[in-house]
Amino acid sequence: MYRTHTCGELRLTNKGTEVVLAGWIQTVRKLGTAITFIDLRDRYGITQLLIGETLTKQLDENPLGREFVLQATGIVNERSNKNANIPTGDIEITVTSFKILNKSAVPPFTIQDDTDGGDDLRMKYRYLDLRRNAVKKNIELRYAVNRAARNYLHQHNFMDIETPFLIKSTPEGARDFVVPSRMNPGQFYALPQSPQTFKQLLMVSGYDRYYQIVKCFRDEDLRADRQPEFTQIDCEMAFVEQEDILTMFEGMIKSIFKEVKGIDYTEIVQRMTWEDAMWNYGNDKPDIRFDMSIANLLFPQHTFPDKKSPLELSGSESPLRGVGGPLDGPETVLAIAVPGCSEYSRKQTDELTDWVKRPQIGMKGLVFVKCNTDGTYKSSVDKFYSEEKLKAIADSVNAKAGDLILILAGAEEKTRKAISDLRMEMASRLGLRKETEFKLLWVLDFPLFEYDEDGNRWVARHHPFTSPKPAQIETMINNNPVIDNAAEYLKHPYANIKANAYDMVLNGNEIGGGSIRIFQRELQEKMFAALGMNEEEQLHKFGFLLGAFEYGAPPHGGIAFGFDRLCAILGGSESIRDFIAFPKNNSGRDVMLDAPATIDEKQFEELQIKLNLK
RNA sequence: GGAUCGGUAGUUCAGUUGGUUAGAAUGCCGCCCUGUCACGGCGGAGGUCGCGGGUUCGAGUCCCGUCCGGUCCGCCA
Repeated sequence: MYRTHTCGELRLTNKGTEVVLAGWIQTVRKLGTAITFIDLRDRYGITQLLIGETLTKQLDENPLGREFVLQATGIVNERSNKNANIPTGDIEITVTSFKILNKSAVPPFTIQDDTDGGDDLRMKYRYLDLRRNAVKKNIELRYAVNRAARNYLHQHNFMDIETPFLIKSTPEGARDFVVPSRMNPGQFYALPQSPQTFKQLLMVSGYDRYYQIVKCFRDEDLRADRQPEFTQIDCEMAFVEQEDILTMFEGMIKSIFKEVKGIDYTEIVQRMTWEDAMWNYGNDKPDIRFDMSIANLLFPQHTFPDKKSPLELSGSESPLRGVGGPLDGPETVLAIAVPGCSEYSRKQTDELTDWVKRPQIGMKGLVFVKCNTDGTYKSSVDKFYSEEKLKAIADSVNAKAGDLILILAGAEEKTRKAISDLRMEMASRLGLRKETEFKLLWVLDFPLFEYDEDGNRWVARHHPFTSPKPAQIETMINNNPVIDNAAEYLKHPYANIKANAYDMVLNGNEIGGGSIRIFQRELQEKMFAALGMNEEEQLHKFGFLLGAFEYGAPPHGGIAFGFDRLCAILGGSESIRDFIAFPKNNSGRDVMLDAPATIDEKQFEELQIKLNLK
């Protein structure tokens, strides 16, 4: 027997008992020739070992080092000097004998909460990094989220059904990872970007509530919150409408909050249409922990022909029309009121201007209006605008005295993205994005189609299995999807078709998305056709699905949650890497394995593949 | 595909307008230390300044190229 207890469980109540512990040496503190303290660490905690005079002498011949694996036998005793910082701080083990189970080389970084190791080094020695408390608690949190999701779904009659990883490549959507087939030379499997079609087939098969916590693969460039292989909580239900899905999965997230964080999320989950999200927040995943909503100072807007500028002014009458410099003749003018920042110095506003001029944002400049606490206004465009006009702007942004209004102008999409980024940046600076506060939001009624200018065709905004709103099915079936050019696409009836699709947003992050699916062959064929697939291609790529729809496909819909991202947010982190045991770096490399790597010549021969590197 | 920041001791970093022998902290090694818990004290070792080229009397520092890493844009139905 290697141990009787773990390093985290012994307390004063165990006083006097003989125990055997095994673990890793965190630190050795040798005080003179007669006394040595060792902090012994395992998954459960740290326990102090006391080595007396006789054994301390033995250490001269067999010195102990950090990360040695040690087995120690001894008696639990009360400490004379207690350590209130650790749960086992009241006791120590007076060691009667010990055995080095394995030595350790000096680790390249310290295995501590505040490690001195950089990211690169930690990834290379990930097995050491995972020993650290800070990483361990993330991995534990991940397992807790996993358990909570499974418990909830199991209670609601969902079945975990595995779907294959070696499937067929489809050109829609993200780039596929491909796997050559030895037995079928010249042919390739693709790894699934999601189990989408399989879960729909399971609905046809009558497994009316399916889930899977499953790896998905996408061969696209990475970010702090994007990995080439990532995990989804993938769910599908038959005989449901959108409302059923929303209710079911609000329940799941609340249940996860409760089980993992102990949070009772009792408030009603807010809902917002995609159009309102874009109009008021500039993006489709608004962070609603704070307001700072966007005002459109100029009309018209291409994308929202029905919306009215708060100033109710046509383009030529806009107070910011005709201003020299960055605001001259802009396509759109957007503003936010930043609370309590009217006292910003010249240096601070200059710094903000530089911030929006960064290539990633790419704006030409920033106009600001300070709403002074005495009711006066001071702006960067004073020479063009009277106090009255500035007040009109302030009113339209709902600015209060003490606020700083920030205004961006330019091409519509770019400006909307920029003001959205600026809004988030200002919120971060003002501490309005508290990682301990959680706000859920459903974004609904996404457009079904987007126009792809490069391909001169429609693309599915969510995916090609998404159903349009029932009232718009006719519009879709009765109209020819052909468009001539980009200028025409906003006028095409397809541009107004809304999808039965929904995203769940948590603190400005899309944590889940799904839709009610198409389950009629005719409509699915129309959808494929709209995406530019002729009949032959449809049968080649999705014949199995179209065929399945002929045999009693039930109405169905589902949702998939980004498991890694959800864990990261619940753990209060921006990066998902620390919530994955063995993540890949920015270039998609596993620096520990040094993968990807070349393969043997023999393997190429078996696959009948020749490299043609450029 | 593009932008941007970084690469100096095992590690995390500093290094001035280009100028003596490239520093600090921590880790490591040695000696000392009987209640430490970020133990303490004294001493020591440890560097091809990512790599290649260029400018210069002289390059960690300036220029060009390249590799690696971080972040972002494009991309990610």
